[in-house]
Amino acid sequence: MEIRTRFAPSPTGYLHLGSARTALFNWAFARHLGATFKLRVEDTDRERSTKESEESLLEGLRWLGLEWDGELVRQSENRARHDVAIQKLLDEGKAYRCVCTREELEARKQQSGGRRAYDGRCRELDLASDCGEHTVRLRLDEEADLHWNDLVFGPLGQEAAQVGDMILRRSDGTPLYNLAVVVDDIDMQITHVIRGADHQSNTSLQIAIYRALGATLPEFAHLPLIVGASGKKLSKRRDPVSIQDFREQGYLPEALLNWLVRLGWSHGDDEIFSRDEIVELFGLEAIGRSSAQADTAKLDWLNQHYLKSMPAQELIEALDPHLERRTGSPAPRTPGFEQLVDLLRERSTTLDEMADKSAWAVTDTIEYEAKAASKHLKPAARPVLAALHAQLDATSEWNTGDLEAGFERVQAELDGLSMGKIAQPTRVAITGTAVSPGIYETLVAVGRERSLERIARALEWIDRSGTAPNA
RNA sequence: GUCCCCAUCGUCUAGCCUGGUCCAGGACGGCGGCCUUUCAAGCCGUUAACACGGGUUCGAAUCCCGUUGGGGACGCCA
Repeated sequence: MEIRTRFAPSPTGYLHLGSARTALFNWAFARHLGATFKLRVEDTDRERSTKESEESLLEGLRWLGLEWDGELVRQSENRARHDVAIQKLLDEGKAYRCVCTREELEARKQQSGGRRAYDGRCRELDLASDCGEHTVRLRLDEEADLHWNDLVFGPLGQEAAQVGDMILRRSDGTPLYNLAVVVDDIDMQITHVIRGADHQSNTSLQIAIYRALGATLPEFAHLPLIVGASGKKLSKRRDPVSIQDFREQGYLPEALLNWLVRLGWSHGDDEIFSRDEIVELFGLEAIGRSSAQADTAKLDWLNQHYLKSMPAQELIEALDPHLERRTGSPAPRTPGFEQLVDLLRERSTTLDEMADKSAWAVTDTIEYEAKAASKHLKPAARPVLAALHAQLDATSEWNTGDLEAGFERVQAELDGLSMGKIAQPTRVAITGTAVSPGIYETLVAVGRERSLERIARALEWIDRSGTAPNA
């Protein structure tokens, strides 16, 4: 039989870390086997489902490169099939109508000490469709075998008595999740259901439905949950969970994928997995059984790793939106800027950070960082910058070699002043900050004219702000 | 409360099934050093774990039981 997996998110929010990993595992499992990976949006909760979140879900998946096969399926469109299934179960006596109200159910539950399984009051009443407002329940055989051999956890399952007769159809006539999922998975010929461990207890109920419908069981694989840095369940308040947010911060999809795939899965001592390697090596048997904390320190490291290995053109393109947000203009397509970006790769963990660090090369209006200016643009730096300006003004070539020679002449001129005393004030003059790539490269990145302008401007600034230079 | 699951360095994990090669390996992080005009990167070094208690065995991180801790599920939500 053709192997098929599916990712079945409900469109009630953004694509979330846990869902993204579930999607990734389904995708990787399918691609590894050359099998089919389907996407089904579980939009039957009309209250909470929105078109916008469906869109952002798809966008997140596409951005991560988790392409699904064939048309997207919306669960709401399968309503007729759900109704047919319920009717069939009713006709065959495998389901029955129940007129117990929520209030009655609640009251009886209290009395019996919180036991959740339905007590079966309407089970043998044989109610017809004219019985008034009613739900439809599955008639579960007490002897039914509700266990399965989980591909990750091994033997799992609950006793039928604990499960009880679950509701398949609400009193308003709409089908419930567990019924809809099973019917859809059967219709879509899903052979491997790979999902979060939070669905583990649903599995027994779903197995009961598969049996009642006379369908073959798929394989089940439950993935240990991802927990936040606090060790607790991922929370929107405490933890970064939205894939969209990671994207906006400038994380690369490759890094996110690599990070996510290692949360619960491993391949010996290997850490770096390209998309292709994930497909090549992924397998359910190497998934662990304990939950994993999402620690972004490792993501940062991975992101820089991918930043470093990205082709320059691609990187600059990816940088555009971040730079635009920061400075109002996209990355200049100049050799100087390209070189700068190359130097910045190893000093940035995200694209956003890279945009921040290269902004001085893009804008014409740099501002001095207060701390940097007060430390390096002191009156004592005036003669240094003045000498440097004179030296560089006389340099027609603007490359690192000639610039270095210029700096050395200034050094000689000023009695062997340490390089730091020259480079730091210059750095602040050029970038506004005390941190940047090598000073010659920095000067090259902004170019001759702008460099001289900025040094002159720093000189003015010192004159204006400092007390009279006393050197 | 009931049911279920899990348990190796701070974190992700290898090892566990098929006990000895493990005074437990890798990676991230941390710390220290080298390099150095700043910040990084790089390189070198270092830190730190088999939750606890009982078994079984010549021998247990590995098998069994219990305890503790953590997590999940208990909806006419998905």
